[in-house]
Amino acid sequence: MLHYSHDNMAELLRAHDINPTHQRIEIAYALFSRQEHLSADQVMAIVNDRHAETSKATVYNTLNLFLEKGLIREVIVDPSKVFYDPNTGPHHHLYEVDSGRLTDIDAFDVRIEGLPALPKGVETVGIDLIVRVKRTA
Amino acid sequence: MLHYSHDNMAELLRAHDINPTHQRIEIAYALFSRQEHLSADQVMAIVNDRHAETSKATVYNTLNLFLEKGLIREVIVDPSKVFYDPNTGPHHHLYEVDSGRLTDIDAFDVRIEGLPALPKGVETVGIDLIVRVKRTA
DNA sequence: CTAGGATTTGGACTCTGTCTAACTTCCGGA
DNA sequence: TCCGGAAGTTAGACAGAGTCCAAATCCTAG
Ligand SMILES: [Mn+2]
Ligand SMILES: [Mn+2]
Ligand SMILES: [Zn+2]
Ligand SMILES: [Zn+2]
Repeated sequence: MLHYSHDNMAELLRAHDINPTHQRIEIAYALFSRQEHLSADQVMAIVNDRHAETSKATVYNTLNLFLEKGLIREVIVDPSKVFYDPNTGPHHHLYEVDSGRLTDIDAFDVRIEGLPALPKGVETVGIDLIVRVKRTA
Repeated sequence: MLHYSHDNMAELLRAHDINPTHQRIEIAYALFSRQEHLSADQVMAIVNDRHAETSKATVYNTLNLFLEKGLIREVIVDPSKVFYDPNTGPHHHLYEVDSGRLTDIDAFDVRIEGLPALPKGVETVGIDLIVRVKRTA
């Protein structure tokens, strides 16, 4: 997809079995047009930039709906807030602790080997690899 | 170390440049005698089990002090609370999302290869690998 | 003993996220 | 066109984790 419009956000939502309302389209557009990791707060600010039109409850409802439907993924690196990630493909994260900047690491070349067998009765939901870095002293 | 006493907690604290007060010893003992991942809340409950003697502010102050001094490490897997880990050696984590159970994976046999070079001007603080599992349906 | 720094404390406060009950929007059938 | 209900949105109350602060307490050097 080369360019993101409100119209193809509506298509994307429908493809994920989500009824495309005005608010949902705006929120999806905020995430997908930027291709960045955003907190709920940041989504709220972006969507209400020009004039308030989406409530906090709707932002959280919508992000959780997108998660359930597999449209986005959450990234847990900061103890104080969740980041939402429009990239659901396999990839890892680089987290700069000073600034809070979070960037993707392509999973293609990364190999994780030697993990022990899982305990009985469980299955893997996901493997998160986070490289924490700080600015050199 | 085969057995944990309040006395060798005091030694351990001194070795990490921490003045061993009564509260700090109790909190260290809660973590090290169990060798488990505990939230601040759980530490609070353990330490005040018999009779209240340590405030919430002190629990948080102390855990943060232990972190700074490298006596313990924090594990960020649950968006709603931090876990504190008395094991500072290199290891990874298995997180059972249904129950919140968090267990260690020895790092010895695990190899992570193919990570891209770090951006200029940053250095690695740590690499966290979290295997998220759920009970099989 | 005593002064002063270190530590602890209750409680107010902030922040992220959830919940609820009322309100609005949308849509299909009469 | 009109109606009724389902789906979605909303303000604001609420909950829980964690921080902050000024006052009280503890500890130790002198
Ligand atoms: Mn708009
Ligand atoms: Mn005690
Ligand atoms: Zn990402
Ligand atoms: Zn651990």
